[in-house]
Amino acid sequence: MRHIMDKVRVRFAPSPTGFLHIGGARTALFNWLFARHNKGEFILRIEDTDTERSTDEATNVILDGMRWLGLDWDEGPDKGGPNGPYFQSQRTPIYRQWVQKALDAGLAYRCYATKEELEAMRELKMSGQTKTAYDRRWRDKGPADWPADQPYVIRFKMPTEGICVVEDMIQGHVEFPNDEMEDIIIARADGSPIYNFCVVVDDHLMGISHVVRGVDHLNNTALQIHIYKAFGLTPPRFGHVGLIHGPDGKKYSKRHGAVAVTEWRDAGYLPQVLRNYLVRLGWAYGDQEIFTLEEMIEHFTIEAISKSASIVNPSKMEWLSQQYLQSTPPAELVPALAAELKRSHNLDVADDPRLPAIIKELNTRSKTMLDMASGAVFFFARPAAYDEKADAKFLTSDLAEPVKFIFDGLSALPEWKEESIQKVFEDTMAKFEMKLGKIAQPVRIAITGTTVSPGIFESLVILGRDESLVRIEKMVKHIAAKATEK
RNA sequence: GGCCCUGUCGUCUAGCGGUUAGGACGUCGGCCUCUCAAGCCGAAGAUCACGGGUUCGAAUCCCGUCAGGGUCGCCA
Repeated sequence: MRHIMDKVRVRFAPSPTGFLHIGGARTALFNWLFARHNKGEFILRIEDTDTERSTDEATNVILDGMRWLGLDWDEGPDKGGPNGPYFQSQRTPIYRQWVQKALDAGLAYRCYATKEELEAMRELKMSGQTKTAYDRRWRDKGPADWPADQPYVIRFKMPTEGICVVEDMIQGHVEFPNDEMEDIIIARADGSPIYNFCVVVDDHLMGISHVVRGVDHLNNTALQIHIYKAFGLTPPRFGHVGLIHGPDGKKYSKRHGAVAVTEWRDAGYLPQVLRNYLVRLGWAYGDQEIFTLEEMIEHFTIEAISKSASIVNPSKMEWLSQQYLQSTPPAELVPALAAELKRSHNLDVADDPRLPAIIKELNTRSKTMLDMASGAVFFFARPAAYDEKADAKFLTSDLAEPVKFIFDGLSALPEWKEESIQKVFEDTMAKFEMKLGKIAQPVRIAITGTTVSPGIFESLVILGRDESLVRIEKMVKHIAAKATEK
């Protein structure tokens, strides 16, 4: 029997306590892909019930990161929707209502245990003497037992025997013994609700059909399933994705490299690159490495996500990035290059018509937009100085005449074209019996200041006649000065 | 410590009872070459964590061991 409730509705529910982590981004991507693949809906919900740690700034960073990656949400912040609000901090009345509901139905109870008592019980559990960290001492107490004017929290009554089975879409069949289940706190002493409870209420109210999240939540699942059942609700389907680790096998963190998606962006990676890298981390479609967005959506399935943790491999990321730079039509890369030139070199060249040609020369020589920008700088700015090592190694005094000869030949050129420029070099090679390598290097240093650049003819063409000649003339003088010094 | 998860080349992975265990990144070698790249060709690299089973046959199924990870908050 099919009805509207069969619709796939998934969510990404970050807590705004920091940046958008690479693991979170992947979880968001998986959810988004799952929604798009199934023509379902993707909801973004901000889990900011921890008012101490949540900030608006972090929320904005997360939202920006999502937008940058192209993960648009059907309901959520900014956009709104029929199941809002989408900030948990704005849903407190709803949670309070449900807490009351639980209390009234006898599913939850007041607990007056003190911090010290809790601490002692927790130690008992850690030392293996008890199965739960709270001994349920207030579970069967009533109003007559409640101390006056004492703070209390609300705990949820969990089952004490039997097992809880989770048929996980990724992890498979998982069983949890119920006698290990904690009577978790669902509302703090100040009445504010807590995560495990809010999630259930929200996922239910928002009609979430599938919950895809990191395995670090697997243990919570049993607890949440019980809350659903206690309220007589049907839990969604769950899928727990393996975590992302650093090279040392520990949960991926700052010391392993770039964690925040903004760091990857600032390192010059295109959003489609990060998206492609992330989708292949823990997921595969045969041997395919590169996917268009459409292909990802078409082929993505939760079942194909691997259970194990995966480690980020920066060099593969670089390779992927270069693949994208190479295969993207140069014209499409113009805005990104211009932006990067502005950002990292303070160059305002967005309107320069040579940009596509420059990109064409640089796209096989760049791993990131950052690389491409630094490779492009010499087209817009004269080298401040010649690289010292290059100067010593290549700018030898025997080059004085050949370089002058090239300068004269280029100056006399009627047309500034690749073929005619090449002809000048060939004439020079013949006249002085030198190989192109010997003769090209000083010219390269003249126009770039370094020994690395795109092909010398292409570079000269793009640089333009006047600027090229100015730079080469300077080199003529530089080498001549060296010759007289001797 | 309890509970839970994971375990195929260094890394990402394909594989789903019968394969010379495939691909990708990286590494190494060669070709090309005006520098740097790119590209092309080739190589090394996995006793499928280990030990038992089941089976004619196991990376694939079962059990155990070990190793790694996650989780045990009035955080999410």
